[in-house]
Amino acid sequence: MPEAHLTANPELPINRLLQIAVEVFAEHGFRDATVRDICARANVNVAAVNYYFRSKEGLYIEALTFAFAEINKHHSYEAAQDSSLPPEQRLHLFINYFLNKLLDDSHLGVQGKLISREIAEPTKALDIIIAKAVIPQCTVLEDIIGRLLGGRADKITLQRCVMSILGQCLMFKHSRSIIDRLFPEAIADQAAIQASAQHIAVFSLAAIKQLNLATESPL
Amino acid sequence: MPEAHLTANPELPINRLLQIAVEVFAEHGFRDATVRDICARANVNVAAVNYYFRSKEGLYIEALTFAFAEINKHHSYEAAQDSSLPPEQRLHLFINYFLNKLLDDSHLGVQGKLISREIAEPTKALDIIIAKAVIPQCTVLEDIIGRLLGGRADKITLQRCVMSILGQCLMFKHSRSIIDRLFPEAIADQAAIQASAQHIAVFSLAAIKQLNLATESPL
DNA sequence: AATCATTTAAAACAACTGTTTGATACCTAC
DNA sequence: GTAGGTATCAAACAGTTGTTTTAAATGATT
Repeated sequence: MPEAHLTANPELPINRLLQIAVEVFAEHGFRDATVRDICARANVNVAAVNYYFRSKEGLYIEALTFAFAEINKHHSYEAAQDSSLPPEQRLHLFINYFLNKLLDDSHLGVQGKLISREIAEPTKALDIIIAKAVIPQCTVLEDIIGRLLGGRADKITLQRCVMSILGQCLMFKHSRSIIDRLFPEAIADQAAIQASAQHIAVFSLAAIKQLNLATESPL
Repeated sequence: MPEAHLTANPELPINRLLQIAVEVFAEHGFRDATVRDICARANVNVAAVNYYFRSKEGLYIEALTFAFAEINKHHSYEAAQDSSLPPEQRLHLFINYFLNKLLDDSHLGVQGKLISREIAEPTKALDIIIAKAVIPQCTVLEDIIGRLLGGRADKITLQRCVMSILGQCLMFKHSRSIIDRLFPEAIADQAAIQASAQHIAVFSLAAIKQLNLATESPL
């Protein structure tokens, strides 16, 4: 398995394979995707998969990490990490970033789809994802909420709020099929997505503020 | 495909097949599940699947609707529909019902897993699910939120709140693999699940009340 | 008891899967 | 130019899949 030029010429068979593999695995899942299909679309001989990646699973893992590299190129939550900003604004920034990333079908949709597929039906590669992408984002969100609560909340409450916010966003990814059929207006265009992000932020901010009152007043 | 005795003797091969099929499809998904595996576990000849259900897909659809019948036998949201109760209490009841249904691994876990698998990766059978289970539940939740908002909210806001609440609950199902690794305490036992449901209800109620204020005061 | 449709059984079929093989083309370095 | 490693290819391999076939067993009806 030659290690060579992963970032080099994108026309090389090995790079075409990676790119197409992301698409096909995202579309069909690991099992339903066939190496013959991937190779055909990439204009590469079937043997190339085993030559370059040792096996179908090897290709899958490489495609997964490649998808991460690509997705982080285009969306970043750097602004949400700026601790000099008020936490309310940071929350808006974070939700906006996260929802847009989840729903961006244009050039990152396939990568996102591949990743959330892995979450819904984990293979051995899941731990890589959690360490590389999930934990850092959770940490940022936890920091924001912690500041909103003024450091008054215990760890478990903090985590529950993180889950509440992530859950509202992930709904748009994992239950996309239902959204498409019941609430298509919520993601009809970029403005609608913006409005949905706005709703989640307002909804969550209101809830957190209320928790804040509840924990400080009764004492 | 003989129509006979679906509800009759559970020892008949056709009923054993249905029951086992739910388990196996839930465990492996439609594609990864093999009819040979299902038949072996059900102590039935391989040909039985095609004899009774015409095809593997036929068995899948029957298993899916069978799973619904089973799951609705054990959990009901009747109490949450009682419009004589205060909507706050109804919201608690609904979330409690919904989250418990999603997380109940004991006797309904397989059915729930099969259903959420279908949502994450829809086959042609999805529309059956949406009509039979999703829409009725959304309607109830929408009614509760409508009352909480005192009929002041427009349709789209109502739907967004529905999604916010469902999202928080579904997180525990669709991102279960992540919860298991990052927030295992949140679903450690029955008491923890209860507490998680409590959090979602309080969190959402606070947010809705706040929306309520926001829409009535500025005018 | 004989006839009939229904059900179960074992075996084979045909298609598709990931993978390997062995031969051929390519291209660099001497 | 040629030797030697790298890359590509068509073809075949070995295993699994859903499905079909053919035949035997079953059980009710006449």
